[in-house]
Amino acid sequence: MTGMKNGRKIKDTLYEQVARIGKAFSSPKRLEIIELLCQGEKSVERLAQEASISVKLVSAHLRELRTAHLVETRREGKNIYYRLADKAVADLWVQVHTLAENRLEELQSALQKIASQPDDLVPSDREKLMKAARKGEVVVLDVRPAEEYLTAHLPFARSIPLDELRQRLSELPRDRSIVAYCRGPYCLMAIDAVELLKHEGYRAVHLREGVAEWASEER
Amino acid sequence: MTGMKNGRKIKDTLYEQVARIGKAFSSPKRLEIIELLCQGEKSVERLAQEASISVKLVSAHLRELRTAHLVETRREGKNIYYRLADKAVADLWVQVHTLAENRLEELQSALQKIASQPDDLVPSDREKLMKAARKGEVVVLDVRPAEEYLTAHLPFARSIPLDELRQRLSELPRDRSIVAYCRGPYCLMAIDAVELLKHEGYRAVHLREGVAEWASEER
DNA sequence: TAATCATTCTAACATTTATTAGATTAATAG
DNA sequence: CTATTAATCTAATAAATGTTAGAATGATTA
Repeated sequence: MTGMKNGRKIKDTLYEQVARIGKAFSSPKRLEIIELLCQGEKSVERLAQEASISVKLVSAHLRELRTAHLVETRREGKNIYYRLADKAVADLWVQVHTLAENRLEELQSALQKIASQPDDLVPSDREKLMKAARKGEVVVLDVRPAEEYLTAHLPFARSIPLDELRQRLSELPRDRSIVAYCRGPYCLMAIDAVELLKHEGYRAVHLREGVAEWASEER
Repeated sequence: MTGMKNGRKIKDTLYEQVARIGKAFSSPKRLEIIELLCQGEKSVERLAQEASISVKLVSAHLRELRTAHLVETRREGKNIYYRLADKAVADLWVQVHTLAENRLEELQSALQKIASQPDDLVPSDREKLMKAARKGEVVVLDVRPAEEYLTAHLPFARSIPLDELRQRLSELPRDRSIVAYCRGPYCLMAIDAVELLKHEGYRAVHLREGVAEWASEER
């Protein structure tokens, strides 16, 4: 029994606990780290490079994520590899950034600036895209680093990391559309890839969604 | 085009924007306010009473929620009524607290303490419960204040606010199970109701889920 | 028109959090 | 066994946030 009409102390502890999860999602750099971990496990140093911050600062943020039990670690030699503790963490990241995109005009306009062309595929094209990819009418191109592709990728996707794209252009067909994607809507690799491809005379469009967004819609 | 290989400035603005939503979910009291608003619109004073904090403090928290565009307001006479700006806010609240329950042992054990009886219905019983409710084999009882019931309630639910339960016991059958629910797993009203009902010789169990949890699972 | 009520706004202080630097640990390589 | 590397831990400071108090706003009531 609660013993009181409203159990203030109990409630306070309950909400405090939930707030630990919210706090983990309340810092821009932690969100960026979470998004990186959505692409697969990564060492601390790697996370620091990708997020453009010091190893010490990444480490501090990772501690926050660890104490919230959102990430787990594995040691291999000198390196410690971090990964998400639960698929639900990736789902929550997707839901948080989706809500942000729906509610915050500032975010909408910032996103429009980076990909202002009307050629972005929207989620509704999802089934159409898969159909076309299955038939080989379009090439779905994953431009993330190879390990991330190996961890998980979209159905029918082919991997050419952005770094290697210029040298490997010949692998791509000129007569079909190329749909490039990367880590998600806040990753700019696919945008750069499309720019390069178009400049070289390919037909290319950019898919906002990454693997996490794709998976979280599979319900 | 991004003009640089990684577009640090752009990325920083994007993640900062998303973090505004995370920040809104990072304070225990704001979470409690969000949960209250999941039950329907409420005045500032009402929120202060329910969350056991001063009007000034509620007002400060509401400002945070307002600047994150998660709530909207309506003025009626002297009062200002707050409501969630989007159903997706309630869904996010459910997903955050669900993740917290799955990941944080401290939260699990705190929850077990308040409802340690093995009679809690789990989400898997959902269809079973609806079937029984449809047939009238069980009574689904909403013990929240009447306005909250009017805003939204579970299918087949009957409303008897906890305050009035003792006087209105005769409205309930003694030969059938009573399934009491309230605002959700952090609200203690249903637990108190079950305690009272059992003490008075009724067959009663407690349903952890509230309207928001119920609705968010409807996918 | 003055008084009242509900709420917000501003300013101030206390507490938390982000960030950086220096010392420490744990594993490997020489 | 020492040096090196990857990462953490501790401590310190700067920045942000929570919280409270007092003044201000906007609508209603007397």
